[in-house]
Amino acid sequence: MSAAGAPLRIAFFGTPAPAVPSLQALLADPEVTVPLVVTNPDRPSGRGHRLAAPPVKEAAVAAGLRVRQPRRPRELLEELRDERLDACAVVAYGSLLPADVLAVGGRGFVNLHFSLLPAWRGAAPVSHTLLAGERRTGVTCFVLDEGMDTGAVLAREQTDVRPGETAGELTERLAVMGAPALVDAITRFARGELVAEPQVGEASYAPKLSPDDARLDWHQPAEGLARAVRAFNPVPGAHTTFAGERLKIHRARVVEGVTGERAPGEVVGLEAGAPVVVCGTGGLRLDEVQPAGKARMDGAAFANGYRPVGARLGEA
RNA sequence: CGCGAGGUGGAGCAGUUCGGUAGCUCGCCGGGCUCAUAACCCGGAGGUCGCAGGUUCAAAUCCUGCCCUCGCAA
Repeated sequence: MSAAGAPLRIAFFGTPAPAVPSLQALLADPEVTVPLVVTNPDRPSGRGHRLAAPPVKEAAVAAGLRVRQPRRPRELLEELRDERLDACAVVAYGSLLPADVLAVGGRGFVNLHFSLLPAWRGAAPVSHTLLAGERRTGVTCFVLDEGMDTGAVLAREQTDVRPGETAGELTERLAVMGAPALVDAITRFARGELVAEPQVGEASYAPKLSPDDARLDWHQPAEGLARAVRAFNPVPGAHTTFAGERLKIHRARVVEGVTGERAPGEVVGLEAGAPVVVCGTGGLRLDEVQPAGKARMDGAAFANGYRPVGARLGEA
């Protein structure tokens, strides 16, 4: 299946961990060579100003690849042109690529996106998929244009959302699932064997989520809150307050038999040792939580040490 | 030098302000009770109180240094 003699020259653009499987899949393909990896600059991160390298940089350095970390992609215009690329692969790069950059990527920039476009265009497709309670999702390979995830589609792959699956788990699954799909799509596209088709259907949007969005409103129905807990796991983490301190909720499930007459947010008792919270409708059992300054712990351990029964969450 | 919380039997916490007998809710082991239970009763094991040094008749508690974990912010 080796059409031309020389391998395809494909630059890789990506930054966080979910981009790594795609990079490695490209490297594993004997018909592809990756002369350049572009990733976001190291940034101060975590406690105390430590400079952290993006996961894609770590992987690229480990593979002995040339890495560029421009403040703005445009700074690489000349370099990209000089590489005489066949195509570029983009997975969660983290910065918008302007038209003049898109023009120097060979046949085009192929993006792997973690939703079934045109659903959930934007920065946080997986979290929005879970928040919306969708049962089917997948990945889409498409050719970047100047819009936000509006380009023509090369390939897509679908999967069911698993019961109880968190955003972190689903993201990793899509990253692994999408990697071979991307390699297949971009290599065929670069050879002119695959034609992109315009997106069809109604678009929806998945803007970046902030910690504020992850604060639980106990007046909401338990089902929605359970979805939110999954959608915000592991980051930024669904949270409420307990005794004036932040309480993150990593895992929770809807429980039956919790009826009205109680104030939303009140911890009415324990089930299997874990705290049960009254919601707008129904109840939520907190299976894994994390008080501010502490390591995460299961709900029963929290109940043992903190005695939350009778307290009202989300106040103060 | 970004702000902050914490390290106490296997888990989660209290005790530290004001030095003086290791406490609570669980778990574990053994026994009892019940048709039955993540129920109840009785008994038991398990801790150099993160590490090192200092003060003191006496340190989980006060002083100094170090190690580790985590929340916020970016």
